[in-house]
Amino acid sequence: METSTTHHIVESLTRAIVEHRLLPGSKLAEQKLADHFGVSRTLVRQALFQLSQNRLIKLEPARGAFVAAPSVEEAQQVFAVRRMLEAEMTRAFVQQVTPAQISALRDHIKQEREAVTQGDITGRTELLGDFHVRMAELMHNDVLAQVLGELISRCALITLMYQSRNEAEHSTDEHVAIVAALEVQDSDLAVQLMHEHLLHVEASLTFDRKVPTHDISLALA
Amino acid sequence: METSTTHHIVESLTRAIVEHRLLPGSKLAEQKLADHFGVSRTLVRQALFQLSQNRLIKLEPARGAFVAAPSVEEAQQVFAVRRMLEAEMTRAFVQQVTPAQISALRDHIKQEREAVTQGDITGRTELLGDFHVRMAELMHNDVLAQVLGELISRCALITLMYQSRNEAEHSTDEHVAIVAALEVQDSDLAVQLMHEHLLHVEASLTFDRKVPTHDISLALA
DNA sequence: GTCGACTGAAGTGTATACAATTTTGCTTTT
DNA sequence: AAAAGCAAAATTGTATACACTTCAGTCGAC
Repeated sequence: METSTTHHIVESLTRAIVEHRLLPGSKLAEQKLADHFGVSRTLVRQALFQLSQNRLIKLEPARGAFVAAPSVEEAQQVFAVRRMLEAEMTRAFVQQVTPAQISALRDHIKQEREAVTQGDITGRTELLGDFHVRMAELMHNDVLAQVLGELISRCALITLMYQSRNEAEHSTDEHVAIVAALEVQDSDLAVQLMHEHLLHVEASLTFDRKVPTHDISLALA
Repeated sequence: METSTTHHIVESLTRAIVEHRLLPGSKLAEQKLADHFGVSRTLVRQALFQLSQNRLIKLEPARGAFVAAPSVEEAQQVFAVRRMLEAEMTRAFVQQVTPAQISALRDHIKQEREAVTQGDITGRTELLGDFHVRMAELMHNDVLAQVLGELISRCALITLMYQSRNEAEHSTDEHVAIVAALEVQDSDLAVQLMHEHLLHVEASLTFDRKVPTHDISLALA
């Protein structure tokens, strides 16, 4: 099972959704997608089911697939979970930190900065999230990395929608501060910085909330 | 999309796997399952894909579906994540605890005791896990409840395989102690008890292997 | 006797056909 | 003119057909 063709469809649709070429609420008709990708509905349905597991689309019985419109409440719950999980992750990280890990994180931050300065919005959002996944990976806990990855991608839509360039730069600065605290093994400080960092990210999302006007956007598209 | 027939197949297979009527490594042939449930391979494939997302089975390209055999390392990683997450969940719980929540948890513990005394192995394992999910639900954080539920079901196979009645009783006792600490809003104590509880559960899992069965009809009958 | 290639059976991967449901637009009624 | 009802079209849900891969057993070479 599990072919590379379906994976390609999933990737393609994911990009389209995350880059807002497909707006929340848009209908994803199976036959149209099948025609577009040159495959049968079978593979499209597999891909749609996978996307629904990733919360990028919502499947309504007998009605079809629609691009998800994650609520602000859901995003807040996701951030509450992330604060719980990542505070403790940070504490555990300090327990077993190595110079190699620190430099790996610094390398990652360098990439973040490049994406921010180049105005690569999708890339920077992905990298800003990956910093946290990278920490989990460096701890050699694949399960943690995966859970965290799911949480982050779960609100990727909202994050992308509402994160400005200033906020992205701010996030990178906070990553730098966290790594510095990790390096000197000040676990209390690192945990506190991580906690505040996540609060900042969340705050930046909820404040400039936009009203969902996708019906109009759809009509114009 | 998403019919109730598929859901039924998923439920049925989940029970069979979790109750070890289907042992890790067993092959799940699509046509045999389709015959057994009286449906086409289409629905069976949907169900298998869903089960693979739940990590209960593993899909190997062009080879088929096999009951998952979670590794010891994976189980340990899952427990490491649970300790991180649930320690902080417990702390947050104390912040907003109400008498109604306490009595809801005590109701749940009563059910646990019944399952343990009645020797309902599957029921007790499910209830012991649900205690933790129940806490998340009572905090009105659906995301937390779902993430926790996934983590718990992820190692349900291992937990079920190796948890004795004594250990089940011990777990219930620890749940009682945790609720008591929650009630008096002693967050440090509650967090510590939760942390130790999870360490105990993990420690009680003795990791050995059994031989798989290959008779699907028998296992599902 | 063992190893390897071949052949048929079995099983998975994809496409298509058909059934059931929803949507749409027109007609009819008030 | 607005609302309700109905029928056709479009779309989803399920089954089946067919292609391709893997597996099992046999036969032949060494």
